Amino acid sequence: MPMNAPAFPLEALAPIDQRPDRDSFTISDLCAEFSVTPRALRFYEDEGLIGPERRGTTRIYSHRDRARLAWILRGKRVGFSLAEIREMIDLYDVGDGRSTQKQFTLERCLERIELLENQKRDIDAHITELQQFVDLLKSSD
Amino acid sequence: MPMNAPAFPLEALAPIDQRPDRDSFTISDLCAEFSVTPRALRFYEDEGLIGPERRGTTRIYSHRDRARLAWILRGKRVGFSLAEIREMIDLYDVGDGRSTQKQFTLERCLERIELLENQKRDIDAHITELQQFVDLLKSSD
DNA sequence: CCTTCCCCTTACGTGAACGTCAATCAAATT
DNA sequence: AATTTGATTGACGTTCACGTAAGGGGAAGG
Repeated sequence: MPMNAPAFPLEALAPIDQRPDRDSFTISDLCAEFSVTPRALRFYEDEGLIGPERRGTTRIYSHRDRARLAWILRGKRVGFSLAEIREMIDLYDVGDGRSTQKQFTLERCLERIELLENQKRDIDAHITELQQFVDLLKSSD
Repeated sequence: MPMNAPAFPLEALAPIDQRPDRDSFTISDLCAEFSVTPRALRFYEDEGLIGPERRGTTRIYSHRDRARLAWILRGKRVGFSLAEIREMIDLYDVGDGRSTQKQFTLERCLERIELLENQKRDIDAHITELQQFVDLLKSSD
């Protein structure tokens, strides 16, 4: 479980609003910013999704940890389980040069993309149906 | 819980591939078609999401039930809980003319639509990031 | 010094969404 | 007539994603 120095750091891919004003965050910082509980963050850590440093026993979250968290939460919002999210994160961390590994990673990524595009279609269908119903409600006045 | 004769029947809104060849379905028909277990369908019934007729004790699913099931499963795929899905289904069933009710329903629908569009944005972001990663993998050969 | 925060860990509890027997029944097949 | 097939209803088990005490450490303020 290579939690340190990912080959393709997430913040390079997920340039969510940078915050150069600070360069580390406490657990309650991130909890406030992303509206999650400390319990949740510690749970994600237990599950191997984040690995913040420690000053003594206290967790210190870097910008990369913050970007990783953003990724995790968005993954959740689009319906992935934590296990699936970890799997996807791990994909980013395998850039070790082994080309068979790379091939495997690539295929999994393409699978994911297709899955997400199916979801988009589902969502679009859902939206248009709701929209039609809304129109029907409005027209029946 | 008005399970019968919805004001705005779902099959009018969800014209999933019609099947005029049959006009009722058994539980295992639908299980096979939608890849769910009987247990799941009975659970949905316990939760008030579907209400098929009975021939004796055996469940008989109509086209409307089938369309309703398709709606439920798609709702699940886009991340809604069964409780939320039931809530949405109930919205379709309140076309009783009370205009305050209608107003409420309309607002909830618009909320749902916005929520779904946010999800679409999340998915798009997810896709572009994965795509960038894929490109990066491909280019590093 | 004592209290107030904020952090930590360990551990058990919980709600959602089913899975998994177990026992039963009715219709269809051999 | 006996068996197989597919349906039913409980009732209990399970996994996921945390919630909720319960107990404790360390630093800052009155």
